[in-house]
Amino acid sequence: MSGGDGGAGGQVRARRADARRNEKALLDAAAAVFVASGVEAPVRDIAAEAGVGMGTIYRHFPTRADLVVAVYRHQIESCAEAGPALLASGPTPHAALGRWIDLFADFLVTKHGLAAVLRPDSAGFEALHASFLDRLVPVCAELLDAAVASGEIRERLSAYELLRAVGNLCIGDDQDPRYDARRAVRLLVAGLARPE
Amino acid sequence: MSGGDGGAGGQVRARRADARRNEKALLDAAAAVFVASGVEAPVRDIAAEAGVGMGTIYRHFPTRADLVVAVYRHQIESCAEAGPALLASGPTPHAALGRWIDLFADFLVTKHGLAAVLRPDSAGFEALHASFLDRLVPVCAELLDAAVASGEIRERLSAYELLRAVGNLCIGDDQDPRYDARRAVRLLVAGLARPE
DNA sequence: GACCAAGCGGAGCCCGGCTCCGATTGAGTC
DNA sequence: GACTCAATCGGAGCCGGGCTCCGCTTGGTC
Repeated sequence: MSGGDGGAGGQVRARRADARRNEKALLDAAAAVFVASGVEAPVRDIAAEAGVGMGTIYRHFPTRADLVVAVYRHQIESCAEAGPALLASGPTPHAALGRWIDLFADFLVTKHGLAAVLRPDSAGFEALHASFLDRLVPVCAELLDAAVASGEIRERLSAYELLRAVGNLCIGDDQDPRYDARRAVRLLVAGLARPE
Repeated sequence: MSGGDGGAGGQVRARRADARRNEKALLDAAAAVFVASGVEAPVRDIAAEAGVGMGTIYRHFPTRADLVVAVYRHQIESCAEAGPALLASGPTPHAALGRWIDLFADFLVTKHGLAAVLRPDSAGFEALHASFLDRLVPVCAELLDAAVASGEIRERLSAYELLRAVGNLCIGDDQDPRYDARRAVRLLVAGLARPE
């Protein structure tokens, strides 16, 4: 209520140098560990890799999901940016949607176990879910709308549902040579096309 | 090698009455707890509900997955049996496949969290995965083959892949009102149909 | 009624996420 | 350069969940 830090000229003290250094170290360490052991790697391992304590990790990233989000933020961003570009350059909106979904699926599949953790109920990963989907749902909706407008598909799935479905399909693609998530995803997108 | 229990007249001593009673109690308790709290309910809860100790549960069912398999065995069985029946009575093989997949999806969706645990890597649930899929893959393959033979679809997905894909799509259908797994599943099956 | 292996129960181990709090240290101040 | 203190650090420890271990109990048989 009474004033507080929001007050006039309230210059927030700059973060200490070691804090900045540690955050960088943590992001690098996490990225390395995720590649080596998958996204479900224990937090302790990441702390060890970065050479910091547990407390440090949890001050910078209140939850494991926040760390994951931070590590993949710019990749999500570039995926989001690719949407409009594909729409502009693609032959048809449905083709653009297919390519964009491929991009998304590639991203999920190449990060071991990321997809499995994208569900809203996945033991504390609501934050991850929300963060990723908030950014991507509008992009997907734009592509979907364009495809509907062009008459190529009938919209039986919302953008949210489509992304969740694709996310689900990508779960466990690694660890199981008999299952190819990308093929399933392509089939799903094909099913979107107007049948008659 | 040398004879062993398979030998002539090797009568195995019958299980004690209390053991049979406890197994029954455990199955009933597990079914109840799974309905109330989902398949991921703690083993301790099931033991408590059944009024037995942890040791008892783990002697009857060496792993949580074994308990889950036992609880749902007969439902899987009847799903498997429905396959040929649908094929015989359905208008076309693809329609029969669609109905059968609906049955399977219904089964997964109504058991809270079952789908999430069907993956081969899901922390010790390989047994569940194997048990369910062993029974259902041949049935699915039969339906798929018939649909391919009739020219309705081109087989771009193996029976195993299709079942995994459907299983994945069903993950987290409860807990998220914005996501309807059945719709996604129907779309996937539609995508199976020959496009041109 | 005595015997004993099958069966039981639950304390306790391990693992993984997360918290708590005393020790440490960067960076303004004099 | 010494001082101060809040920001930061580190890791012991809590909690919950799967699973194990082993001494106690008991059904069934002679």
